[in-house]
Amino acid sequence: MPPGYGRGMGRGAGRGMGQGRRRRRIINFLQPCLLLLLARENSHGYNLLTDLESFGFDVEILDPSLVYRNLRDMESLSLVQSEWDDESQGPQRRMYQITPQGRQFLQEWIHDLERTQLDIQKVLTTYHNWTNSSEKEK
Amino acid sequence: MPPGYGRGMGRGAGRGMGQGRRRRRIINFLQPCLLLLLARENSHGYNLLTDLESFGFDVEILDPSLVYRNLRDMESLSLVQSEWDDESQGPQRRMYQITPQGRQFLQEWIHDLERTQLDIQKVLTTYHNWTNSSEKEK
DNA sequence: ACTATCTATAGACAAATTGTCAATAGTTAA
DNA sequence: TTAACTATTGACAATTTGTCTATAGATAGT
Repeated sequence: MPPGYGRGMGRGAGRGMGQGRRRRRIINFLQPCLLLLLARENSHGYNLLTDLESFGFDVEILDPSLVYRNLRDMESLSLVQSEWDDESQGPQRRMYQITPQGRQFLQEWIHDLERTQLDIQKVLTTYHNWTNSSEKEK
Repeated sequence: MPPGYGRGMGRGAGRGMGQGRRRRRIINFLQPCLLLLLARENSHGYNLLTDLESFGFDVEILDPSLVYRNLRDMESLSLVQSEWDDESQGPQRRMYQITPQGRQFLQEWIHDLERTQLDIQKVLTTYHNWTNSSEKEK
């Protein structure tokens, strides 16, 4: 997974990189991933946190508060619903459930991702055309 | 291109969407695209602005100040260099040129994009597996 | 001469997103 | 009772974006 840079590159950061700060992921992924996981089965934050590993998140690094925050934010958008789960031992869990709107939104997000893939593809092939192979000069 | 939402979806925005604001692009694309264009040939902001169309940007909507700002930011990171071009008529142009560091950075960015594509692919296939086809219940 | 339009760049500020840290709490095992 | 794991929340700083405004030379039209 991309995050975690700070390589060679003049330290004269303008915008876009306070010194020492990790470069952020190039793509906003958290919410669609959470929604996708919830589309499959109800779950709670702590559990989702670990499930995110399957989408390439480094759970060691990902701050749990990001997951919880995104869940709450999605709830305020009515993409998910939650309630306290009393039937479990340990500290109380807030169980999340995707809503119909959430499913619909997920679908739109999937379309976005498909479009995004095409856009990325365009850049990648352009790069390889201009860099590689035969011609060096126009 | 994705931006421009504001569809059906409870207006109770939590975080992530002030009412009325356009949803932003799901992916940060501007800088790599600019760098890629400059990897091919020197150019100036106004020209780059229109060239971005080939990567799917809607030039009608894209605010020029974003392009100029990103160029300046990349310059402060030494990814590009610039100087005023006197040999052109009309208002002065700042001609940009990619630096060796810029080329190296672009290469890393390309790797990022390739990884990102894989990540997106993972989500997309997961989505289609869980949604489509045969099994509905686990 | 005046005005609109196109080329060109820059600055400021508000809004949104992300990163980081600390606080709180129940449970279990040493 | 202390450490470690499960679980969630809140606050705040840093960063990134979006938007609007200002400035200015050149050109074409009236």
